Amino acid sequence: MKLRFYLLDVSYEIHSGIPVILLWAIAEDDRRVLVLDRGFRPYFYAVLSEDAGEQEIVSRTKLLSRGDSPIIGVEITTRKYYGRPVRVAKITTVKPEAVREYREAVKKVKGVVDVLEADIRFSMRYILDNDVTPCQWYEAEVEPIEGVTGYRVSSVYSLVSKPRPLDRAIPPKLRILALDIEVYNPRGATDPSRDPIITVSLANSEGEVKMLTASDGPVPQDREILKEFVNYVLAYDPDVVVGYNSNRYDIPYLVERANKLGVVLDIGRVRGGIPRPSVHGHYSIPGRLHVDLYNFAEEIPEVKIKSLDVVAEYLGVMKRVERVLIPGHEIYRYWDDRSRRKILLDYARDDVVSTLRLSEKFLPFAMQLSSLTGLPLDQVGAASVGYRLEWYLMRAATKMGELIPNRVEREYEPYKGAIVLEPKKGVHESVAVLDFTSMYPNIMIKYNIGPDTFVEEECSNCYVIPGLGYSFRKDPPGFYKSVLETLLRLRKAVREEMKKYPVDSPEYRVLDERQRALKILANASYGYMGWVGARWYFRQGAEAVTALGRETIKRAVELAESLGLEVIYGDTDSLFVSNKPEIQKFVEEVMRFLELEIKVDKVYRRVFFTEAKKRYVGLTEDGRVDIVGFEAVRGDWSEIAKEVQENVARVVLETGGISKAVEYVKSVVQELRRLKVSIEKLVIWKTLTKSLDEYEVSAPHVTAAKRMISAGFKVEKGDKVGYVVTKGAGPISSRAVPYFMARPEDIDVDYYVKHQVIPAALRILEYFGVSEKQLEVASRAGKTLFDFRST
DNA sequence: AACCAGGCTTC
DNA sequence: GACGTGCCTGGTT
Repeated sequence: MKLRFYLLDVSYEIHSGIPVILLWAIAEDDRRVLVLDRGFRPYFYAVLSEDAGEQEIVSRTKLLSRGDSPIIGVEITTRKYYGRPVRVAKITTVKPEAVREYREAVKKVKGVVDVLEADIRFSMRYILDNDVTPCQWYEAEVEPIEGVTGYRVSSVYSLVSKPRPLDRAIPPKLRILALDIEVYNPRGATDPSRDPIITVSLANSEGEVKMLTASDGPVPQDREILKEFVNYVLAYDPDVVVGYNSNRYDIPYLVERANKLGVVLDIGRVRGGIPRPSVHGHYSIPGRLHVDLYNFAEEIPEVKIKSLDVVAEYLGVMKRVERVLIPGHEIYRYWDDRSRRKILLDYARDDVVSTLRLSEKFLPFAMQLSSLTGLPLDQVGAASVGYRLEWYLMRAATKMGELIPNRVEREYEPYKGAIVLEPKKGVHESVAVLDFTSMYPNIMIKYNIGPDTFVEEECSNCYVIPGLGYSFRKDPPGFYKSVLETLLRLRKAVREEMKKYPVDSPEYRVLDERQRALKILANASYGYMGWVGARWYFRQGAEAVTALGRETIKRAVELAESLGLEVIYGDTDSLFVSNKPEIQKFVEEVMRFLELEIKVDKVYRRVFFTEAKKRYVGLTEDGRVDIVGFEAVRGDWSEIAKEVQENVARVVLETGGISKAVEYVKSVVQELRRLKVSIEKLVIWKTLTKSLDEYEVSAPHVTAAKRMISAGFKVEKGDKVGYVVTKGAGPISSRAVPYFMARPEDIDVDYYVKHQVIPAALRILEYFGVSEKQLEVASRAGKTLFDFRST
């Protein structure tokens, strides 16, 4: 019979010594089904030397066969490796684990120069070879299998024909379950062997919210809610389980807590399927897709603090003022004080509802990324940008008959990057910002850059890279060029397709997420090539790309100037030029002479530069103030300093003068000296980029973090530490205190005046001749931030 | 003055 | 569970 299904995930099991591929899917009629493929076997390649005696290698390799996973095939064939044909032996066995052992033995066989593709997980091997990717519709010939137990699905089928992709964009309606736990934390950091769970909050995509709350006792009694949780999951049977930071917190905590209390956390679609640690720091739930939405929040640079409430507000999912917020370290108090328990539950409810709504924002993109890269939906978020692209490349290589290079440890070698032009300082009127579109991918295409096109000897039909002398042959197209052309062509096609649908239609949304995913993959290609951990690492290639980028910008500057356009600034692939009619001609000439596309991205009514690179403020045509690079947009400056700088920038851009700005800064300094500024505006946030004991210097945020630890809080690598500077003698680090542990009267106001507010303001005002003294002198009293804003 | 650390930039 | 380099700044040593 024919089955049409939407593929959710691919996994494998060993049944009576034989590997079976499990295709977890939703059938067209909405049943959750499992399709088994018993015909797939693990294999790897041995690359043969040119003079190898092929038949001898076959027989020697066969002799290595042993045990319950014999070598069942040694096939001599031809593949391409970095574009060149090579003879290989494809060695097939039975059990995926056996590949590792045979790999070592085969390496030693005479005539074998290399062993390839022996480090690819079996389920991914299936995805690569059969060109099936999760999050797509397929059609296949199947046969129902009766009497299969152990799987929580409507039907189990056996695959008869290879799945064929269907041209359907819209996924079926997934059952999504959001989960969030609150833990009793009187000692700050929580420990599953000690601290009970207060509530497991659940919200599903059918609109149901369920709060499983511990029963009363000296501490919360949570054994029953763990059982209820298991029952709930099994009854609702979600396809996707989402959480926020659930890879690092909720899921492992539930698992360990259940372990401790003797509850079996059997929540998978496989009977006995307990969540377990998987790749990329991800926790997997067998047969379901566990997606940690925090991974996607991490990719929003505009949001500095990635707490759930802030991210939910940023994405318009839940306003912070309309929800209950509790400081994390006080949760246990809301349990201890019975009258406040309801507040805690409301807080937990708001969290889990936000999480569910966030999934609506993130999952459509994640699904497109999954279907393009082949990484299952539950792993694609946890995988870094480099791995995502690498999976796409591995799929492309397999389709092209190209062997996948091994992951090897290499020494890091730095190389020169992009060029940043010296800005012309001062205020400029009417400036256009032009960007080369996808500059690096297009350079890689134009010059056919890659490891397989690199030519070391004398070469007549090559591109020679200025300044480096590297040569890349013009044809045939290399691996990167072919892949990038496909990516860009696909993206163009998707964008064309989008035009057929109304902007608010589901089709439009799906296609829009798809073109975004394609763009992200294309843009990652240069950085990937220069990454030492990449399978297709090629330093000379990355070096050539940046060299050509610098050359391109320089030539564009010459073109602009020859047309009478003043170039004010430029960085990597952008140019700031006077906004004049000649721009049209400039764009055409860049296209004609440089064969790359450049476009006007935006126009500033006014833009202001100091002598610093990578820093400017601009007034857009619709009256917004763009701040780039300055303290105002950085996460490691206090709110008060950022606010002052932003307002100063606005006044300077809007009025062209500074007198009002100076008055305003003075007023803020006075407010500060009188301690009329709330402590929240004084917090300085910094990230711990390594674990505390690895620091060799006593930076302020490090000492603040140590103070948190002694107070019983958990602070780890990657956490953001918020501190304030308090009064006293000695270096700042000795006076940095976690913001929630400081009293207002302890604040070192002078520090905030001299090292935050005034430097931030001067960064802009200094150019106009304002000095520190002018801002410090006490002026007429009473002018506040509020007064300023209302004028 | 040299260093370490962190953050933003190109997108 | 590492995509790149360039630039700027503060704080410590």
